Amino acid sequence: MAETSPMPTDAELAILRVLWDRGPSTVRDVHEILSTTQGTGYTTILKLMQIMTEKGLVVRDESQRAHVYEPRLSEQRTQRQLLSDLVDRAFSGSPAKLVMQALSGRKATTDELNAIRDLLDRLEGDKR
Amino acid sequence: MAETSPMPTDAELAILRVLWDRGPSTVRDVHEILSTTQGTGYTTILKLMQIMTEKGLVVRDESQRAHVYEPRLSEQRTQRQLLSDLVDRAFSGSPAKLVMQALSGRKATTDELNAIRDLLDRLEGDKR
DNA sequence: TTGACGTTACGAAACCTTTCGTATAGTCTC
DNA sequence: GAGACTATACGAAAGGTTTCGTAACGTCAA
Repeated sequence: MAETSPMPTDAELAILRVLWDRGPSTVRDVHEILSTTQGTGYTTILKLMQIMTEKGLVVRDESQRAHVYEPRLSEQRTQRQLLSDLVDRAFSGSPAKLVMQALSGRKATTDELNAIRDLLDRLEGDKR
Repeated sequence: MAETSPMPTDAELAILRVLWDRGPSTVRDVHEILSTTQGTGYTTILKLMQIMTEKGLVVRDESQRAHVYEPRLSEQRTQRQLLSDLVDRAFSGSPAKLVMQALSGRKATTDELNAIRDLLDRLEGDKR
């Protein structure tokens, strides 16, 4: 049974993004990257990553002196979870409504629109 | 200058959904609807709606004894705000990525897929 | 006018997230 | 070993959300 993790908070998501980008990393690694954009201190990141370990959002390898962390769920899976949550909370459970809003809200390039169209074709193909 | 409201929290969003559905409502109205699905007490809803008034999420008409509340921003506009926020936090700022995930994540009906395709056509039309 | 009732107002508690200071411990070099 | 350096661990504070008990107030009926 694949257990489902709690929804990551904002700060946690920022850390997860680094882990997804870089692969397994130490607190130092993550802090170095995040400190360029945010002013958060080292121990703050550490504490967050400890909490994330408790929550099961990340998995920790303690075999080295500097523990190595990696995300427990893939970026895709987490994104879907977040979307599913938002769909329920703000779009009356209708993913289509969300998609329409997202498309009309911000500009996408022609390439992106085409990619979406391809995906639509594939989805419809499955249905037939 | 159109002022932008702070992001509604979960409990606030639940209240907003009722207001969007029903139109201007009293605390009693909202509470009656929400209490069927959630176990929240009357004064809890009241307090939240007072806070929402302070934040500018809703507008209050005090001319009646039972104040009448209505959302300050449209459902659409709020949804876009939430989406925009999620795109930044979890999709590296790419709405297209979000749309792709949303589409592959949950099933949509053929009708919905067609509606999305129409929208794509319209968007592309604007571009040309 | 008084009492009952429905309403808003206020304040505080419980909880969670985010932050960081300080303590503790492992490792490497001299 | 001693000392410097780099880690993790722990605890607590600040801030925000959510909850509700209780007080205060208006209104209507008798």
